[in-house]
Parts: sequence; structure tokens; C-alpha cells
Amino acid sequence: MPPVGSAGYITDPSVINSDILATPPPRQRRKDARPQELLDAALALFVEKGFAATRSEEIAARAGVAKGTLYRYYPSKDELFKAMVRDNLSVHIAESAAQAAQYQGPIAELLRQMMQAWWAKVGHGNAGVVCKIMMIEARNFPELARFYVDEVIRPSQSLISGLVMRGIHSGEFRAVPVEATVHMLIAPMLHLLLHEHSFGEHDSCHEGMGDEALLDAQIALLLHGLLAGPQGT
Amino acid sequence: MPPVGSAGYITDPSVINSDILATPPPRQRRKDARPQELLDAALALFVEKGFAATRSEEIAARAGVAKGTLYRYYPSKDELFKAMVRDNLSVHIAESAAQAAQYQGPIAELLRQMMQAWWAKVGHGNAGVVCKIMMIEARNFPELARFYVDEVIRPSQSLISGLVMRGIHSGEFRAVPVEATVHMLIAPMLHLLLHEHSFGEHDSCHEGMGDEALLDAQIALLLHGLLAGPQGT
Amino acid sequence: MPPVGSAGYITDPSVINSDILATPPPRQRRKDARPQELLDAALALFVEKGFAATRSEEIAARAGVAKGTLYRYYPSKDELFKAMVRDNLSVHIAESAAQAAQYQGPIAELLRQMMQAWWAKVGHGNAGVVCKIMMIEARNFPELARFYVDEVIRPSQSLISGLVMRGIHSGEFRAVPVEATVHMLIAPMLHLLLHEHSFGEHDSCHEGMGDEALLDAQIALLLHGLLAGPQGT
Amino acid sequence: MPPVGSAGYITDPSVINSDILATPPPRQRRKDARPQELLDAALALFVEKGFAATRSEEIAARAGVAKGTLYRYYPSKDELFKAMVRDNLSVHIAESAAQAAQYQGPIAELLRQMMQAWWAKVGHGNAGVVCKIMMIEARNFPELARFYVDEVIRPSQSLISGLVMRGIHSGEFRAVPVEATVHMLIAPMLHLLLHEHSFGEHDSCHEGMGDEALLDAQIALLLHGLLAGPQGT
DNA sequence: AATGAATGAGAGTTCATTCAT
DNA sequence: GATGAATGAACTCTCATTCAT
Repeated sequence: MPPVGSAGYITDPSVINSDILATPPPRQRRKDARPQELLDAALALFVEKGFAATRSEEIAARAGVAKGTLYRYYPSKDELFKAMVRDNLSVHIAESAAQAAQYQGPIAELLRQMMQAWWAKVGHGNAGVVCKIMMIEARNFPELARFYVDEVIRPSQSLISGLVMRGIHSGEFRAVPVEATVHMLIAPMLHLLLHEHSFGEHDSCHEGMGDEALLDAQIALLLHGLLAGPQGT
Repeated sequence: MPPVGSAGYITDPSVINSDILATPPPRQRRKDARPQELLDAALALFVEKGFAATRSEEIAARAGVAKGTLYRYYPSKDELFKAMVRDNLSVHIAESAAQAAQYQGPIAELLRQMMQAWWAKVGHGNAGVVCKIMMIEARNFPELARFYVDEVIRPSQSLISGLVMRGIHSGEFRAVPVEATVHMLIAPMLHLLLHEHSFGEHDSCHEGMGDEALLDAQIALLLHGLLAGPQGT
Repeated sequence: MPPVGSAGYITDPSVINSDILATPPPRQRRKDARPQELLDAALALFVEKGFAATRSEEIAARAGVAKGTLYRYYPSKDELFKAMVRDNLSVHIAESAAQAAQYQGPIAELLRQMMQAWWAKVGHGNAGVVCKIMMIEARNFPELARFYVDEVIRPSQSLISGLVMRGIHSGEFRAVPVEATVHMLIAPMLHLLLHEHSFGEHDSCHEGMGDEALLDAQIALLLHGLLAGPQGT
Repeated sequence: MPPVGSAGYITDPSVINSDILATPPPRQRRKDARPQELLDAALALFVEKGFAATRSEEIAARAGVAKGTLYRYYPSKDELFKAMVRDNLSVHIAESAAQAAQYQGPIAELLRQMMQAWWAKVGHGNAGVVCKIMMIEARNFPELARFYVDEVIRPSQSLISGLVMRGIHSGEFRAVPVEATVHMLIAPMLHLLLHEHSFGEHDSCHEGMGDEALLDAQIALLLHGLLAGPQGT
């Protein structure tokens, strides 16, 4: 151990020549902003490469901090992952429920609006990909999977099944099986999301139309099957 | 690529002879069945734990061989993965296409039968989960993703879109947008598959009905929207 | 080296004045007691968990300051350790030497008293455990080991060997080899100390008797071997 | 990923020049010998630097294997430590007990022989230092401490206390307190061991005499106090 | 002067892959 | 050909120390 007080950085001439390591970027104290920055970095990288293939240090680097800093905010990569998921999926369900409760008018129209809104706000971007990531990692994070089922999947299904039932009771829809219908309303969006993220590079699967047009067409198709027309049934 | 599809207990003539002789060499037993056994083991473990979380040694152990032996058949874990995927997805498309070409009768009925058949033969079991795995790993194995798109996704879509168009031309279906319709036919099955594999433990999402009943209802719902009814459109 | 030994609640005149004024600045309270508080915290934790297993931050927390503050008083964990050891071992040797010089009477009695006193004041408590810590870390802190040998071990041995020689010269003791005798006088106490600290939890090694009684018996045993009896040498 | 089959080691010219890394030493398969080699390496390094300051990789290197190899034999550094301790302390207790049971003659002589033997076989070398290491780490490995107490400390004490009692009953020894006597017999050897290992470099504490002579003198001193002389008790 | 956020070298451990047997 | 011991790059996480606030 060298005598205290002699820092001796310049003693070693080889250090002087090392240009790259010369001046580390100045530290910044951004305690409040760090968690979100880390979550955002984690989201971006998990989206890009998946959970297992993303190294902690990459996340830190992307957030502009050093490796150790990450661990001041999240005790492990797993916990960071969970926090990232939680941060990205509380999105808009309560809001949509409130909107639905107040709505007056044809349910079909409301469903169309809600789906378009979800796609625009969630499905289209990284936040939507969290659904994919969650699905991929569900078995490795059982408690998180339960959380996701309780906080996202079930509320969403409740919301939509409520609307379908409203439509049936009002006579707007035929007496369709509710659960199957709910699935039919959700599946296309999720499928589009997953497909584009996984294979978008190799399969621009709907050459003529954009995402929104495709979803519109799908919704129209489904609503056509739902509506109680003059043909009875 | 080693021979695939030969179960091979008796295929190897050396085994037959050694039964007559004094000591059957257990080392050589089932030698040419090894590749398939490794693929099966890999499938089971990738399905159960995912690609990254499955260790090569586990796969070998499950196939009843030592770790080093695996590498005699596949040069890396990645290649084993690719082989496993290829081994599990060629299934039934050509067959279905032939069946469809010969079919006479309402397209709606054919679609219903094909979907039920796919679910029974593929979707329901491990082979179906390969679709999920493929989706998960698509970005890590681009060439495999392309292969999958070319060999599975596009042929399937072609097959179905051909049927939809046949239905439209024959007047059985309304003049719906074909591509959106194809998606609507595929999405529910895939969604069910993914959902059950990921969250089935926490969310038995359709309590009253079995998978088949749910799919039936969904198909019915969709076909109802497709059929050209007396109401015109 | 910061001032040691000043408890210092009132030593700092700024505190006295601020009591009269409006707001006493709590930041400056006990400022010059910090070094001792840090040493005490370090002692307690090193005793409890050892040097390597004690984190700097724990020491700081135990002393009621933040991690960074520790480094204002000691330039490194190593230096803090050394200061802690030095702070805890100067004890009582000079004092005992003076007492021994003045003593008139049988040496055996003096030895007994000194050992009992050492055990009561040093061996029994944390200060005694510093001997163990010093021993453990001696090879990692050579200069400290030298300091310990020079300032503690050798003076102690000198003191005791002087007494033994006094006893021999006066005819109270047999003509025993001095060095071996000194070791025999020291070893039991150190052994008891080490044993209890290391294994006390698992081995209450002398069920019937307390520490003091055990040591008494050991001293008696040894003195019996030392005393020049009527049987000659 | 490069095409399978092109290993391409020589493609990169920079590799050719790297002299140091050119040829790694050839692998050796020595499954049976490895555990002991690792234990020996661990012992040597723990003796030299302590547990915390010894890196796993150093142990492996000293045993002539790579880092990973260590973990084929011991699942963690902790377990390696425990195994090392166990490997070094079963030493000779049972053997000594058998020898003591058969012995005919003065107990004092037997005690002298046993202690000389222990010092020669254990105390003198690395095996003896395990006692120190065990003491140092006792609190970090409670279960190991218990093992040590049960398997080493208590049997040793039993053996010696049995002998002391034999001596008292036969009239060879005075009616001394047994437990204190046992401690007095053990403490000097342990003390010598610890002292030399910790401070031997700075304090050759008994200049004139070797270890054995010192221990001899100590034993003689103690036995003199034990023996029932003509002076009565 | 005090704080605690930030750093990054370094430690333990894993595991895909290699290769001596 | 089969084996599994051996390898070492890569990864997660720790913590003594620094420094912006």
C-alpha cells in the first residue's frame, strides 16, 4: 500500500498516453431520474434482444450510468425486469373502463374506438412489446405472471366482456358466447403485435395496408358477425 | 443432417446380430436414433424452460447420452435449436393443401375442419409450442426466422387466403378483405396456444369450455360474419 | 491522526454558544468525537464479523455518520483498522509495570493479581478480542504486526519475565527456564479468550466454573510448579 | 454465425503473432487426484493469505487447473473451505487414543510423548495452521465450527482429561482440578502455533531455543506442578 | 464539512464447447 | 464413437472509494 497522500497518477508515464481512458465523463447526480431512465433502457434492450441476452452492463450503459449504479436502484436483474414490466403495463385500463362506463351509443362503435386507441397508444410502440416479453418470460417469473394475469389480463377481459354483454342485452348484438367473443376481439391485435415484432423484418405481412387499416378491417369483420341483423339468428 | 424420422430400433443390422451373439454392445444400440432423440429432448426442454434456460447437458441427459455426444450430432446448441425447430414444423401443410384442393362443398365447413384438425394435431401439443418458441427466438436466429416465414407462415396464409377467395368467388362469402380475414382465422388459435402455455397455470381463461369448444365458438362467430346472408352486403 | 480520547460533548465551544442562540446546528454536534466513535464502531463490527466481512458503510452507519464521512477521518478501511487496533492496545502495560516496580511481597501473589486484573479489564471484553483480531490480520498488516510486537507483546513479556526472574533470584521460585515460564503464564488467558470468542457458542468449555475460576485454577497449578518447595529444586 | 465447418483460426493474422497465448498447456484428466490437489492448494493459500483474501482462481491455478475445474469438484468456495478443514483435522486423535489406552507406565511420560508427537506431526506444519484458520472463520461457518468442536476439540479434551484422571487415581498426580489442567496442557502448543504463524516474522519469540525445546520446558514445568511430590499436596 | 449517488475493478459462479481417454 | 473432465469467456453482483452537491 502506497503512503497516504501521494496519489501518484502522473508517476506512471504509460498512463499519460492512454487517450481513451484519459478523462472519464463527469459524474452526475440524478437520483430522481435514474429509476425511470433505467427502466426505459431496460425496456428498449429487452425489446431488442430479450431478457436473457441483455447484459446488466448494457442496460446501465444505455441509461448513461455505470454498472454498479444500476444496483443502487434495483437489487438484481430480475427485479429490474419486474419493475420494467410493472412500469409498462398499468397503461390505460382504468382509463378505458371509465370512458366505457360513461359512453352512450352503439357498443360496436365504442369497441372500435377503444381498439384503435389501444393500438395507437400501446400496441404500436415498445409498451406493447412488453406484452410479448411478459409472455416469453412468464414461466421464469411466476409471481410476475400472476401479477400480470390479475392486473392486466383479467381486467381487460372484464372490461370487454362487460361491453359485449351490454351489447347483447341492448339487442345490438346477437346472443353470442361472450368469452369466445372477447378472445376474438383481443387476439388479432396481440397477434399483429407479436408477428410484427418477431417476423416483421422477414414478412411485411399485409403489403397493401397499414396496421391500422388491417385492424379496422378485422374489427369490421368481427362486428359484422356480432351485429343482430335483420336476418335473425 | 442425420436421417430424421427413422425410429430405428431394428434398422441397425448390427443390433440384430448382436442379439444372437454373446454380449450385445449397449453402446451402439439405437445409434442412428440418436439425432431424433436429441431433437425430442431439446423440444421438451425448450418448451418447458425456454432456450436460454436450458443447458446443453440437460438435453443430453434427457436423451440418455453424455454431453459430448450431443456435439457429435449437432455442432452447437444453436444448431440443435434450429434443427429442432425444423423438425417440428414442416407438419401437415402440404397435406392440408392437397385435402383442400380435392374438397367439394362449402368452404366454411372446410375451414372449420382444418382448424379443428390443426388444433388436434399441432396446436394442442408440444409441436404447437414450437410456434411460440420460434416467435420468441426469431430475432436471435434470423435465418431460421426467414425459413419459418417462407416454409410455414406464408404457405399457411396462401392456403387459407386461397380458400377465402374461393368462398368469395363462389358467393358463399361476402366480399371481405382477404388478408384481414386470414389473420382473423389464424389469430385465435395462436393466441389460445400462447396464452395457455404462458399463463395457463394462473389463468384458466375459459372456465366453462374446453379448448375445442372455445375454438368452435370462435370459428362460428367469424364464419357468421363471413357468410353472405340474405341481408345483402 | 485525529485527537483520541476526548469525549468532547462540551469541548467544542461553538456548541455552547449555539445553545444560547436560536438554532443549535446539529451538524457540528460532537464533531471532534467522530474519530473515536468511528473507532468504537469499527471495533464492535470487526469483533462481531471480522475485518473482511465488515463493510465500510456499516461502520459509518454504526457511528451515526454517512459513508463518505468516514473517509474524511481515515483515508481507507485499512487505515481505520490500524487506528482501531492502536486505539485498543496501548492499555495498561505501563501502568502494570509501575505497579510491579513498587510491589513488595511474594511474586506469585503479584502475578496472580496482575492476571486477574488483565482478565477483568482487557481479556473479558472487546478490548481483549482485539488481540484475536490482531493475530488474524497480522499477515495482512505487517507494519501493524511489528507495531503490536514492539508495543504490546515484547513489553508484556519483559514485564513478566522480569517478575519471574525476580522470583528466582529471591529464592521464591525454582530455577525454571524463564522464557518457557512466561509463555506458560500468558498462554492460558489468550487461549481462553480465543476459544470463547470462536467457539463459545458451541462449546461452553468449562461447565462448572466461570472464566475467573478457571484462570485461578490454572494460575495456582502453574505457581505450584514454580514455587521452590522443601523438596529442593 | 459463421458457416459450420470453417473453423478459421488462421484467418486472422493478428492471432499468429500473439506468442503468449499461443499454446495452452495440454489438458490432463486426473479425476481421482484433483480433489486432494485442490484441497492441498486451498490449504496452502488459506494458510498464507487467509480465506477471504484468497481468490478461487488462485486456488485452481495452484492446483494446476483452470477456474472452472474447481467447481466440478466443489460447488462453492465455502464448500471447498469446509472440505479442506475436514481433510486436515481428523488427524491422529483416534490413533492417539488407542495408543493411550494400551500404554503402561507413568502418565507424565505419556503426556510428554503425545505432545511431542502432536507437535511433530500436526502443530509444526500447515495442518496445524488449520486450527488457526478454523478459529478465524468459526463465526462465518457455524456448522463447521460445531463440527470442529464435536470432532476435534471435545475428543481431544476427553482424551487428555482421561489421562489426567488416570494419573490422579494412580496417585501419580496431585488431586488437581482436571479441566483447568487440560487447558494448561493444550494452551501452550496452540499459543505457540498461533504466535509463530502470526508474528513469527517479527518476533522469533524464543531466541535461544527451538520450538521443541520450548515445549519440552513448558511440559516439564507443568508436570512438576502436577506430580505428587513428598511435600504432600 | 457532510452526504450518499456514482463508479468500476474485481470476485464468485456458470456453462457452451473442447479434447484426452 | 462415446464419454465427461477440463476449459475459460462471459456474466451477475459487491463494495471500497470518489466526488458532485
